[in-house]
Amino acid sequence: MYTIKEVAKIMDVSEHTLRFWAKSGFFPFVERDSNNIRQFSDNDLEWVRIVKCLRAVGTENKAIKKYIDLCVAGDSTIKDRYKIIQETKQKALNQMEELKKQLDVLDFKENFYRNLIEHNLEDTWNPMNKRKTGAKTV
Amino acid sequence: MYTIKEVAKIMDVSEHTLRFWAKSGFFPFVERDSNNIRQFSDNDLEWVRIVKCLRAVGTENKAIKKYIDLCVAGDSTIKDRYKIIQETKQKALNQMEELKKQLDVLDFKENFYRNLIEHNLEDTWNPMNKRKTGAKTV
DNA sequence: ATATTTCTTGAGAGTTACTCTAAGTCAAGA
DNA sequence: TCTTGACTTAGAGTAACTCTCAAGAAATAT
Repeated sequence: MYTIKEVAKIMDVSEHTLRFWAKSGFFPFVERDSNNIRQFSDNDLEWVRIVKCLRAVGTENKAIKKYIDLCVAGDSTIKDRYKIIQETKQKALNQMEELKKQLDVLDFKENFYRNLIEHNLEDTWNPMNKRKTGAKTV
Repeated sequence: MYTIKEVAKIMDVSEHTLRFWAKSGFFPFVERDSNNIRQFSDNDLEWVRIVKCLRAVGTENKAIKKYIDLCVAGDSTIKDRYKIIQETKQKALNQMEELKKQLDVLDFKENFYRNLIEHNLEDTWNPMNKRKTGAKTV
């Protein structure tokens, strides 16, 4: 059994966020001790893992709650859950593609600036070489 | 020259977001026509592209504004901008790694559910096979 | 020539998902 | 006993949109 602080450290999620998620109904089986302190089991950690995963790929909390509810409902919802996981995977793959595109933009920018620095930097101090307003480089 | 609607379509960013970004000072060189309508130039589109890119990898708007201000300041800030682009690239690569990890979690889940569906689904309808409360699968 | 539709504008309210603060309970250690 | 520290809740604050609205101009329809 783990306190919320331990879970925060193990799963790398802030205590605040864990409480927020708990209040959102994402951990339906976490128990409390005699002092009302949350006691996370190893099984509960798996719930944290999957919530963290769904959040990381941009799933809305409303949708996460629906998935959690399906889990709670039991074996009859396995196919629904399977479908959600597949859709989520596809979303993650799309994000990967998008991230690659943005990395291309950044690579281009990096080369552009490196080139400027390596070949034209002395021009910077030349007052004859001022750019016209409105045409500045991003 | 493009209206905000055209830019929204070309760059795949909503008009609302473009106005929000404009108000945040991200497009310092966009001009207006006689009716106060924004006229984006091709050069302005490059500003939209880089802002979109920085946002996509999680750069805060405050930090984007700083980058924009460096651009406006001119050639003397090229080395600072180069450094920001490099840091941003590193951030994007880290996100790629994180996304890969979450994809592993999703792959595991997918296999887990597929296995259940392929081999144990008939158990679902067997009332003898109810899981104990608190041990449900996420 | 007038009516209607379509665009754009700014201001400002609403939303999501945290993130933080305040005020309080409780138990163990100096 | 006092204090420290972990925990609790409610609720305020924040970032970055996201949406609604009313007003004004221009294009199109009648």
